[in-house]
Amino acid sequence: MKTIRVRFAPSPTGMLHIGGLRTALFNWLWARKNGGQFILRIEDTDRERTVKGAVENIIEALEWYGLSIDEGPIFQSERKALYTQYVDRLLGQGSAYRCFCTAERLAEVRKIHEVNNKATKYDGLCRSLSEEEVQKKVNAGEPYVVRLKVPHDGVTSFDDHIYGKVSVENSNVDDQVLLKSDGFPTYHLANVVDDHEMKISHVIRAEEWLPSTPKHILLYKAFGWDLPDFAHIPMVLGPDKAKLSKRHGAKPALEYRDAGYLAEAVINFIALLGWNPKTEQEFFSLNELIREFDLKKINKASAVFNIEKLNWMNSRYINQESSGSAEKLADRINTFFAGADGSEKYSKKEIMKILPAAASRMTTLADFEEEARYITDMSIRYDPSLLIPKKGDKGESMRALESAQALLESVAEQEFTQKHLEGAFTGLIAQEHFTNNTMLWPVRVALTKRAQSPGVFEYLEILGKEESIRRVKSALQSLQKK
RNA sequence: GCCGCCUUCGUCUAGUGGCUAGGACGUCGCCCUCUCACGGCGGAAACACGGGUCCGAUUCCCGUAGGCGGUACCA
Repeated sequence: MKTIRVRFAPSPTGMLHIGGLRTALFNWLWARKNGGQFILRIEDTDRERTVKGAVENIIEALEWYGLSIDEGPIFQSERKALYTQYVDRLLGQGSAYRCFCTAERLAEVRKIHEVNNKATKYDGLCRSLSEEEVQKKVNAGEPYVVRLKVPHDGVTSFDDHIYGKVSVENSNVDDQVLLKSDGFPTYHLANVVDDHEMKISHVIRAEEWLPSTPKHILLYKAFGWDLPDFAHIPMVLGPDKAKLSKRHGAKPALEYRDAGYLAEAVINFIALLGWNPKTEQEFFSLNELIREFDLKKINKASAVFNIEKLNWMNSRYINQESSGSAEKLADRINTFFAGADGSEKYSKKEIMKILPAAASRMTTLADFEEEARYITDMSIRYDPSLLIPKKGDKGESMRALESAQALLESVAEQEFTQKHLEGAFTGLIAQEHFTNNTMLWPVRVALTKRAQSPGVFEYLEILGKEESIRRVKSALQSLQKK
């Protein structure tokens, strides 16, 4: 069996976004599953579109999401000599030709074809240039590109791992430009040459490449090379059902990190976009994904990226971690809020204290801020009428707060725990003829300063005796004034 | 325009020549309850359309429509 070697080959034209990340993920999974190599290749043959910092962003993103790179990054822009060498070979054997047509003429040809309801491909004018004519133009310094000489008849077909047999008539395949007039190769040439040179076994890329695969196959044939396996994966669409792209507001993959999503959750979620294990399992660790992943289980239809489900999944991951390994979650929150200079916004100790009450209410790590606010920020103001439950009245709430204050004052510091306080309050409610509602509501609001919050007993323990009493007292005062 | 690919609840999807077409998110209702969240239970919600083939098609074939992608000296 041949060695599995796959590559993720983005062009550095911007930040890596979710669609690209998923392509990388599927490649990476296939490599890991088969004990192969995952190679990063940067397709930077278009010097104008290359964006500074894009490569760094791509690498940082792959790293953060846990997709380790075995080889690379390899930059196509540094391999120019290799491509020209291969172009010369094609030229020499008559599989390609020089084309001197200007951009203006090309546009004209395209327009004419379009109005005649014909495919808008190059008309092949320069294909019939004699050697002397070519030589003369070259000597005269006329700029030219090199095009692939695509056969006029026949059919090119291939067997895609996901889409099955795909066939295109050669008459519909354009004489693709292989080498641009600036001497740089186009994607098509560089891609084929590199995949061959780098011994890529599986070309796993987005479905948008399906239509140009015949061109690539014709190139492989012209070189006399063996074909790699092709697996085109369905596209990830935005909510508008259009290809995910910067234009359509596709967020860079790392923005999910910055918004407080967990790498595992995002990976889990995007893995399920176009792939599924054929079971009803929906939570997968990276290792489980490696085990279950199979090119055969990828479907053909494109998938819409639905943030709602990601949100749900992320909150589930947070919840799960808070009960399983809270320390780890606390570390994450700690780093998430840490300043660029490493300064701490919330200490781990502080986080651990708040977390039990907060976790189930958080969708992203960023939500911790809101949970912590009501504990750390002493200056929060609220409407005292909030202290009165819907069906209650002012007098009853004041009586409740007074009783609660007395109770809290009587509880020893070391007994100020959720469990003990719950018992104590239950007794108090029965004894003083309160109900859970008339007692617990005002106390909870006194402590948390908001209508919606975690439970009273959780909060009491978090705040501690002194602060709890202080808040109950101040709530009483504000009710009195009202 | 031309070429290619695709089509099961709003979204991600399972599935079979004969099923009450399954799960998940979201949504709605109920329960839990000091409120919110979590959790539990339940509901509404889909086989694009038209022809075939077949005893029988959501499933197979052909069309149509729709969607998406490609159609660059971008990738």
